[in-house]
Amino acid sequence: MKNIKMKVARIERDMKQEDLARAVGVTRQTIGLIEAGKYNPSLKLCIAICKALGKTLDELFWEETP
Amino acid sequence: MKNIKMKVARIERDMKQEDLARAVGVTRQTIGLIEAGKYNPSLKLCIAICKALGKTLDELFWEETP
DNA sequence: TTAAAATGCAATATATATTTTGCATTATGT
DNA sequence: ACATAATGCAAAATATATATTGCATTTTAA
Repeated sequence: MKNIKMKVARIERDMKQEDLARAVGVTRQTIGLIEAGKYNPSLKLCIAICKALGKTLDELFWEETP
Repeated sequence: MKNIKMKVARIERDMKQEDLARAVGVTRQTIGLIEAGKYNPSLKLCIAICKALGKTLDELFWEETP
């Protein structure tokens, strides 16, 4: 399932996929695949993304995978 | 870092590690290692654990890995 | 409408989460 | 104190997240 909330939060901060990737220490492709719902990211990465985007786990990742 | 919140939530529900493991479809060892802070679980598994324990991601996993 | 940037996509390689099995240690109840 | 259940621990095997590279396609801005 696509993670539209994460994409919206990223765009709200005017960040490109590559900006977010650099901010959290992964590749641009990893960010793209998470937004596309094709990856099942690790908790640590989820938390790093949340902090980079000023959101919490519940705000970005809850109910993502029911 | 040990996930004491997860362990407390499990014990509140009077579940053994093996009970929780079966409820979320992983091994007892996986649950033990997550509680011991030696694993970096996947988002899907975190969500499954939350639902099994009646908690949210923020309640069990936030600030776990700063 | 073009050029450049951003994103999508796919194959292979690598790192690491998870499984499996077995045994040691600790907790729990009687 | 004893028996049993629950948990810890460790090695090898497997599954899967992530990296890397390269190119196709879409968006964006001039």
